Amino acid sequence: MHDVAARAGVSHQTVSRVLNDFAGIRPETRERVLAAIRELGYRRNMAARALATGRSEVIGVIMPEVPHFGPTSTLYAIEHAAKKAGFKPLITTASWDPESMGQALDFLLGRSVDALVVMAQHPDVLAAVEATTDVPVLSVLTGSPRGTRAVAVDQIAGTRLALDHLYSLGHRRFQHITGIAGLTEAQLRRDTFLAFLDEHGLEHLPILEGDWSADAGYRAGLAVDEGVTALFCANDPMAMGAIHALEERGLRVPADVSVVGFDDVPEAAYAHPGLTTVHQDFTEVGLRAVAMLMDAISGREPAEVSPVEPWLVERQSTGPVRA
Amino acid sequence: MHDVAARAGVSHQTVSRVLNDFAGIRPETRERVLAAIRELGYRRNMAARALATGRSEVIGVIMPEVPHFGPTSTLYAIEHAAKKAGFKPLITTASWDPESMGQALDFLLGRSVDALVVMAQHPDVLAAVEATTDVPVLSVLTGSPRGTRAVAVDQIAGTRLALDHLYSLGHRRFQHITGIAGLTEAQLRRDTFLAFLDEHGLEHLPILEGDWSADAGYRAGLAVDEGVTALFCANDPMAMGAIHALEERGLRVPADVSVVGFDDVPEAAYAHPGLTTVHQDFTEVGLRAVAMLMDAISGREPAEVSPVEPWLVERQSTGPVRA
DNA sequence: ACCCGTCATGTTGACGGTAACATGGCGGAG
DNA sequence: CTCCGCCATGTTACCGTCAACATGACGGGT
Repeated sequence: MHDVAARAGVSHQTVSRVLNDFAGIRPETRERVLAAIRELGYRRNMAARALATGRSEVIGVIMPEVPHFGPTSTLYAIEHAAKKAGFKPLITTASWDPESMGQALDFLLGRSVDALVVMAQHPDVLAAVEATTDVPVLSVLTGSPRGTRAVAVDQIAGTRLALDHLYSLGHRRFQHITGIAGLTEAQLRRDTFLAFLDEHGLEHLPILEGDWSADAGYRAGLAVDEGVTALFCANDPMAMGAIHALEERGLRVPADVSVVGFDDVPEAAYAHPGLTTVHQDFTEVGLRAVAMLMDAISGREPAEVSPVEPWLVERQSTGPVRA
Repeated sequence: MHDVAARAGVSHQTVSRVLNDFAGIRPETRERVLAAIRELGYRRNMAARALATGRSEVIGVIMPEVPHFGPTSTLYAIEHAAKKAGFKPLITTASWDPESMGQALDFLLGRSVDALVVMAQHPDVLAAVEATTDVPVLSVLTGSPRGTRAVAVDQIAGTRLALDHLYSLGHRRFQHITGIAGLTEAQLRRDTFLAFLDEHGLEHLPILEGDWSADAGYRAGLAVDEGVTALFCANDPMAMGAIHALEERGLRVPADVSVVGFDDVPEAAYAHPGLTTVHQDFTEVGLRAVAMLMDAISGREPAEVSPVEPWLVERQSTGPVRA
């Protein structure tokens, strides 16, 4: 910056002012400075800037350690939305145990990130994070805002869309393949499933424990009970795995068993049969998340949070229960 | 840090030495400093550290703008490998036009990243990037090392695995659905496909242009020529879309048409029929990429590059050509 | 007893910006 | 004509850390 100033015949402070779009710079001076910057290929050092201002234009993102569709899509959505605001994500992964989370936090906060996005797959983490720092913290993918700053797709509504759809097709024997036990979204889908059964006085068959993977879905599909006609899977890959297993067992989808997934991954439309699923709009999640963070960073009170509404996509994997 | 020093009754420099694991600190002093750090919840400011040292322990990653399986998997692999070395990825997306790439570079280099990973989907970008900076630059997902620092799965070998497999099953009428035109990997798969046809004296049917998406695969599947028995798709989602389309047209897979994908996404095993595909080991790509960067950052001459070898996963979507 | 090297630690000055305050020139009002 | 105030720009200090050099205590060789 010193060199630029010398070349333009001004002080380094004037260069700084030009760079920061300060008012009250003579156009001619600004031109000279800009020319010098161009000629020298100067790029301002954000470390110094961050040191002086305490802001970094970086958003820390704590992701789960496994690249599933939801977190990944959300990350991309956040990246795109943040980019427009001049921010970039600094990514780190962490599981939800305190040590891993602590390391992630140390790293990100040490870099003076301006805000934090936590893909809070576990209910406890958010409070822990908020206690550690005073930068704005936003939780994403929790399934329910719960008072704190959060953006999420409404998991309860999504689950009910799936189950109501199956119920209205006449199904009465339901089974559920869960996501990873303990993760917020998996828990919400499971709880809602159980509540739904009770509300309609339906029989509780064993819960099939999954882990989001197509492999787990396949194994669970092999274990689906006789007589089940409606299978609600906590995500699409597990649904695909389960359908594969059911067909290996000679059960046809949807003639014998109707299957619903969750997420609406791009391949769902071309699964065989086309997968009925609950669409989650992660792009919208990313947009709202960044909007809230920008508000928080600039000290504005963030607008009211409302969960992102999912919708049901009906395809060929569900049909009326056999007469 | 000043406060820590005061509390421990030492100078700030001693604190710095403890933090940086300097030799020649009396154990008792070190203990006192560490205690003070703990009590004050002190965290060292990386902006200042970066300013003073010129290093940031951050690796800049330039990703393509669309979250496809390959780049995403590689990102996760890099994140995990880099974490072990104490580095984290700073992500930005860019298309391959010079302006977008320039902005991404300005951002990352301004943050004094210690190294750069470019998911160089286009052959020109790497040279452009390298000309801009003197931090180590590594290109990933190019398909071919081409002399510069690069880590990639061998696309030519992978494509040949797929085509040899089909050929050995007796297929002689091939068609290909491409990835996004111009991207390195798509181009390499396409070029290799065309070369393969020529080597075996096979007829050139129209190339079906895709864009990696299952949707494009579906549309291309509708356009597959009559009499084609072997369809090579540039990735798995397109293969799934294409199979869906073929079956809608009354063509059975693999009885009428054998289909091979590329990537081996987790769902491929549970597609219907199970998708024969070329497995790419992105974890290995990430590991090698980080290993090379760590070498380059610490000034060691990086070890010899060798492309990561893909392998063929045979499932049910391919079979012998009908008699 | 003296000198000198070594070890543990302290002191000072960058690193590259920004913020707050200081300065000088210029135009308009009295 | 003089004074004041504002506008454009310059000066100085500081952000938190590391690197280089400075210091002082201690101990061993002569």
